Amino acid sequence: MKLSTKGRYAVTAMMDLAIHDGQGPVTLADISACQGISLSYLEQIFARLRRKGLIRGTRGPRGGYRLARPPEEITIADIISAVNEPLDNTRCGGKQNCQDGAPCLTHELWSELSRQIYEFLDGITLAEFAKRPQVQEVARRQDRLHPRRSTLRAPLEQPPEPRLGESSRPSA
Amino acid sequence: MKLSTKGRYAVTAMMDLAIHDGQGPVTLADISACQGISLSYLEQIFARLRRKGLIRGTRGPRGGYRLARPPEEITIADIISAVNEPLDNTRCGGKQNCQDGAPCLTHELWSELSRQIYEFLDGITLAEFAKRPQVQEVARRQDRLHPRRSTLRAPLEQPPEPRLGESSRPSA
DNA sequence: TTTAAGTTGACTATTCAACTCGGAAAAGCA
DNA sequence: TGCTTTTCCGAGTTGAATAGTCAACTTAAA
Repeated sequence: MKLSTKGRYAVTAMMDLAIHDGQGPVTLADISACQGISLSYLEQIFARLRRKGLIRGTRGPRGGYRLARPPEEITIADIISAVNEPLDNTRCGGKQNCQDGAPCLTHELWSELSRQIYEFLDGITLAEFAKRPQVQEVARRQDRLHPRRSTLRAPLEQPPEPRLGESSRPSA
Repeated sequence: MKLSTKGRYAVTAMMDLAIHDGQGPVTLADISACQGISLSYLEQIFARLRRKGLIRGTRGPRGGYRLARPPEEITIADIISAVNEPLDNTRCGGKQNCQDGAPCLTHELWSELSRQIYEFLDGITLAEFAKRPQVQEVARRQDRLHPRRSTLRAPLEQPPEPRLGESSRPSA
């Protein structure tokens, strides 16, 4: 469980998807503008997320990305371990050969810490986190500053006009 | 609370000091040989530990380093934050200006994670960790492989000068 | 058939962690 | 008085990882 900006970007972008879940695909261009992440870098990150089956992409006009599973079933740990190849804190990679083929003095400490971090991040799902008041507030502010293209409507504002292929959507 | 090999080395070296606590100063050369850490790198790390008041150095022959406080009063978090300049996981450094002067979507998540890690590492003292059976076993093996110079005696042979703030030691 | 998107891979700049080197200052010892 | 052992200090080196760019290609909707 390595912690880098790549992982942070991935989680932020996935949060964006989760917030707009059920409102049609979200383009990387939107996420880039809204979350302040370079578009090309996002492409790199989303390629990995796609390979791990966390998201589904739709090509062509009105395309974009959406979550491949309901946000209740995606944890933060899922996302981070999808974009970073598995690297842990023990530097021997779980093997106990940190020092001359034997575990080092502090081996136990680092593996416990790794477990601790993983369990924390694995205990938080996208859905759960998106519900928090602070997050909702940030999301509202972002929506004001960076309104999405017209396909994305709040379910209240424009209930009708179902696009083909997107018939009756589950109302969040 | 950044996690790097420098922090790991620091903790390992401090564990070495804790294990030989009360047996006279330990030289960096010994730690280097025993723990497999480059001597020059150790010097760099110990400079920081010293500046933060975690250890005291004695120069000259029969010199070396010893803990500045009893190992019950030094936590792992103390050590790691001594060697790494304070860098947290939020990339805005606690300030909530990750994005255009406002907190980013996932700000809350990263600060919570930082707190979580810190509390875990702050809940473990050198003394406590040194007592664990696995650690003791590694320590015994290391002592067999890398016997220390003759200045280091078992506490029975040479009851050394008591460190300030440490009266009669609890017998493990 | 045009065009808006995703997809891919190669490439690059910069930073940073990890480690080295050379020497100076202190302190014990003979 | 030197000699040795040790800590102390600052600057330099290196290699890898991070963060990001660029250009070309594919796919699919309009």
